[in-house]
Amino acid sequence: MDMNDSYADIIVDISHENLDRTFQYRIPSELAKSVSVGSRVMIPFGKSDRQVAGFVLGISDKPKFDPAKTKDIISVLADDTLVEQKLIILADWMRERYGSTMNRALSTVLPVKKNVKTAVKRDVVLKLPDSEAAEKLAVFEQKKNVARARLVSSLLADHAVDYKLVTGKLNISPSTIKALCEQGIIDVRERRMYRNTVSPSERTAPVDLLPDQKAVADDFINDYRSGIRTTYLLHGITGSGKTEVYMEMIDHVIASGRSVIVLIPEISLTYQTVMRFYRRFGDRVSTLHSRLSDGERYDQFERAKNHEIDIMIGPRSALFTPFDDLGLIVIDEEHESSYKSDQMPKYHARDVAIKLAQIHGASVVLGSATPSVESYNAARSGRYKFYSLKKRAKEASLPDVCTVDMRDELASGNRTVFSRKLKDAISDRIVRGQQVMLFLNRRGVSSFVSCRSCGEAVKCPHCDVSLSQHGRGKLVCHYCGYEQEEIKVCGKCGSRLIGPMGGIGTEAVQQQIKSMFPQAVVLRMDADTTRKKGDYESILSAFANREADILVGTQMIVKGHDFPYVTLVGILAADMSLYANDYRAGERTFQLLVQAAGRAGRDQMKGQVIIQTYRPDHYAINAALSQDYDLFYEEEMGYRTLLSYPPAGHMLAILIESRTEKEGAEAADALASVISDGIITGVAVIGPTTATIKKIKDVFRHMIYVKSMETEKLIEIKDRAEAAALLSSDVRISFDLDPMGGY
DNA sequence: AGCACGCCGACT
DNA sequence: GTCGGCGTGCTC
Repeated sequence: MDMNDSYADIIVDISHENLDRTFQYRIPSELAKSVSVGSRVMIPFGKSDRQVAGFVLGISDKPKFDPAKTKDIISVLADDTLVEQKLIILADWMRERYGSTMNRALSTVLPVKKNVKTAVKRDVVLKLPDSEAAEKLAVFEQKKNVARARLVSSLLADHAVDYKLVTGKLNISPSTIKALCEQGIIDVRERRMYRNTVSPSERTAPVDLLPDQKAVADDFINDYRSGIRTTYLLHGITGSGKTEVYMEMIDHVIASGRSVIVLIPEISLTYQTVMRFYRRFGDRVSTLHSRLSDGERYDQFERAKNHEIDIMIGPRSALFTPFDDLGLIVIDEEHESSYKSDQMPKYHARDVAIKLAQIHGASVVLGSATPSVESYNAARSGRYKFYSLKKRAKEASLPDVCTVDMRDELASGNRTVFSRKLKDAISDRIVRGQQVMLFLNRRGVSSFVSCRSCGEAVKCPHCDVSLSQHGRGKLVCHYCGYEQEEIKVCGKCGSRLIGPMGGIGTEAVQQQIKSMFPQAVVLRMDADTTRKKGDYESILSAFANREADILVGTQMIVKGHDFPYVTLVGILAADMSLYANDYRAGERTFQLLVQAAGRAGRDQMKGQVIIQTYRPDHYAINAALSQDYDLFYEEEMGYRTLLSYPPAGHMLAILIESRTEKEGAEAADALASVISDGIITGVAVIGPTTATIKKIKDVFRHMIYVKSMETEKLIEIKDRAEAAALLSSDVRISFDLDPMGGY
């Protein structure tokens, strides 16, 4: 307790709301040298001084707590803290910006921590045969041991129950579990899973860049060499060879002795993409993907930490690769919505990458054929440096794009989903032995089933959405996976006039194509046909090998492979995504159409794109027709400016979830008044309202939207809401800054 | 998360 | 009375 004592603010490595704060510990003088921000340490915790791991988040020489009660740090676990320190700074920034607990932010950023504890899934299982367990149950019931009886009876019904479920939903305290364990009635078991990574192959020399590709790479390299670190936006049309440019930049950065992270959307993280990098950079490259087990992921991170690799390729989570000398972060297809996390903290990889680069003194290169409005705006305003590639690399010309007004088709008696023009074009390609891609943004057979007498649609019992009809009349909920058999009679009015309505899905398109062109081989790719692991790859490679003439699919067919024999792309209902009620609907539609069009005629043969729509005059469709990004941007930015949507202004979406509708509504009201109370100027609160989808998986959803020109003010609002939260244990709130989709 | 403490019902 | 299970609160 002398004046020279120093103290560490430590967050305990136990993921629990009540423990989401720092505890102050004394640093014993013999550890003074090895304890720093980012250190992992062992500390005595709780009344029994059990030893737990913790992270040092801060160091000071002033006690904030009664020094007499302050305990000492026991030991330092690892002293490789340089990387962790940077990542902790990043986690703290994420917590502040996106709103989440520090524990959660830390575990998204430091997966090491996840490995230590939460990686293992625990199950509670019955150790005795059913008959004996039933006897025990009878004894407990007779003795009125309600908790024990509750646990044993649910174990008799369901042999293995998740540990979290036992302590949560069944409300069994750990002491009860422990007691039953000691009596040999139950057991706590741990689960695990494993999987493999790709192995490297022989290397190839870099290809020569085309003049405009080279100009971009050279300019970047020049900047880098003269110490300029900034964010770049590379706008390159499909087929302009962006990847070659990235590789040239990467080559220079790793030659200068620093590391590189390359982010790509999970969906385009195919074997082919990864192999291109392996062939160029050999075994100095590693990849991450969602199928990797925690152990394997940890190994890849260890390799990065030990400087065994220079380049990490992966989806948004690859951002947290523990390189301590990052020089460059590349984000390919930067407009992709998969860069936004849908879990707390709901961070955007683009923003986090820029922050991380700032911490490291690194640069960021964003690349896309259809940049996000945000990034393009930043480039226009000079915050990002702008590059553009306007030519296709392989001498391929741009496809012919046209629209077909489906209202005219209807007027002239064509009730199918195929316009006459598209139908003719398809049969032409089949005759010539060329391939066709048909794109429709809807799974299933029809969108929903409704009653023609009373108008009632058949809904999911767990979610506030209509069920979609799939093959043989089966009704499926696309939110929770609920399935039920076909309905013959309306549940509300009893009418038999009930049937499919409102357009068709991919499955129905496939059937109709088959009956229209019996000689054609038709493949379908959507969430239903890509359930298993290799499905996605095998469908795409079958199509690439010309084993089929036509590929019907949802937006997942738009990315990934090159199909040199595809000369026709048909977009069946271009405007469907325009009806989504969020402010990005126009942007998404434009991006989708341009990306889809980019699939046509990637080699020598001229491509054709037919866009079917009911709104040929809509600016997003018009701009896609002329493949004119600037035209789209001007219109879109005008609309966003008018309504102060991002990037013209900023927006915070607050989601309030509760199992009971009333509690959720009350919490939302209370929260709205807390936020509006003594309102900060320049902030507009909208709501509360029920979310567009009022209920998902039996959880009710309410929304509050807050708009402001300044992000800082929204963060202030978020802090207030956080402080006021936890009105009822059943109510959960989450924040989303500048949301990507609707709620 | 996991431990101790204190309350409350059941039984010698 | 006391014994033991169960929920609650706290952890530097």
